[in-house]
Amino acid sequence: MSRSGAGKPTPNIAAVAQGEESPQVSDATLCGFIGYHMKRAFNVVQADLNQTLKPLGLRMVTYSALVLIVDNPGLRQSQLAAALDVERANLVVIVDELERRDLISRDRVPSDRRAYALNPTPAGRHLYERALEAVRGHEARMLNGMEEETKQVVIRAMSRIRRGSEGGSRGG
Amino acid sequence: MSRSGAGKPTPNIAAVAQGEESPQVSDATLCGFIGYHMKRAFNVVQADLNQTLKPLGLRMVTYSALVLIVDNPGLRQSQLAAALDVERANLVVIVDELERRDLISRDRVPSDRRAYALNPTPAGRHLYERALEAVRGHEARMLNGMEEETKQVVIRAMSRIRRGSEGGSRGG
DNA sequence: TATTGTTATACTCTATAACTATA
DNA sequence: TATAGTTATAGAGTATAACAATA
Repeated sequence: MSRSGAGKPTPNIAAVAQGEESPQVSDATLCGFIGYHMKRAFNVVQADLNQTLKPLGLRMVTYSALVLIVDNPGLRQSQLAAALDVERANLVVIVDELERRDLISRDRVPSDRRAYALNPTPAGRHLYERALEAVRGHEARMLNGMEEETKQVVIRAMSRIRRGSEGGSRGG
Repeated sequence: MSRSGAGKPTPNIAAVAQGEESPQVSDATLCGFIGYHMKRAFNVVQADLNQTLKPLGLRMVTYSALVLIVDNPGLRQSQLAAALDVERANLVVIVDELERRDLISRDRVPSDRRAYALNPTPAGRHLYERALEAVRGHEARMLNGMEEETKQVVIRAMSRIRRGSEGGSRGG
């Protein structure tokens, strides 16, 4: 109740002093939470990454899948699903997409005829290289000369938050 | 081509040595990117936050909206949409949800009869307090005794990444 | 003519259940 | 019976176009 108790219906300080847009809203409370900053920052990163990958015909998840398949040739879909933290059911269309573009192949595993081994094609390996280069540029843009030590602190903090959800008292 | 070139179809080292699950997949390349760590960590934070808010009948976005309305009583929907970075169209159902639960009220603005001023009800203010307490607990769980200095470094880094998208050479 | 709130719609992402073929 | 891959589907989240009321 601190908004000048006169009778005149003050039309909101924020609404008055706007020259172009209207971001005169205080998010001070939310700024007290690290999760809020993580979300806002990640939104920016995600948007830029998707723009970066669009010319290559990749999305964030198809890019991640391609990288993991090149780095772990022969892995099975269920392993990839676990690594990407997506449901097996949802991984199917992702792998479909990569296979349709001849970036990877689904190869029957002789020892377990239920499973498919995922392997990159030469085209897949080539796109992998191009995508990595593009994403390196994206990261450089996002970090914009951030000190290496700061980066490492952030990575350690993120890893710690992620690991915290895995139970276990074994320190890393 | 480093997988023991014998004829025997080696069934993938990862697939062999699994005791319980199958996370024997290397994500070393992706780990070189800070964005990857941000995503993985934020997934954990988001999941835990939603679990934290569920008993209060709130989702991340309705919680954020409630906080901004309590902290900025009288703000208009378009301002809230801008602050939350969601489309006005999508904000409608969010505000509907809060209004239906009598946590906020939509009050006609006399000076601009197109707009609604959003104000918290006493119930809204009460839930705000309960939600903040719950989220403080959530953050403490996520950060698990992280040093204050580390937290500040992370927040500054996140802010910098977010701000980087706003153009401008004025350093902060 | 532009803006606020609104409706309708579509597209992506994600989560779940159930099916098939193998084990 | 359990598992790998698949299908279908439903629920969120998000983005766009168009409309009525008002400026």
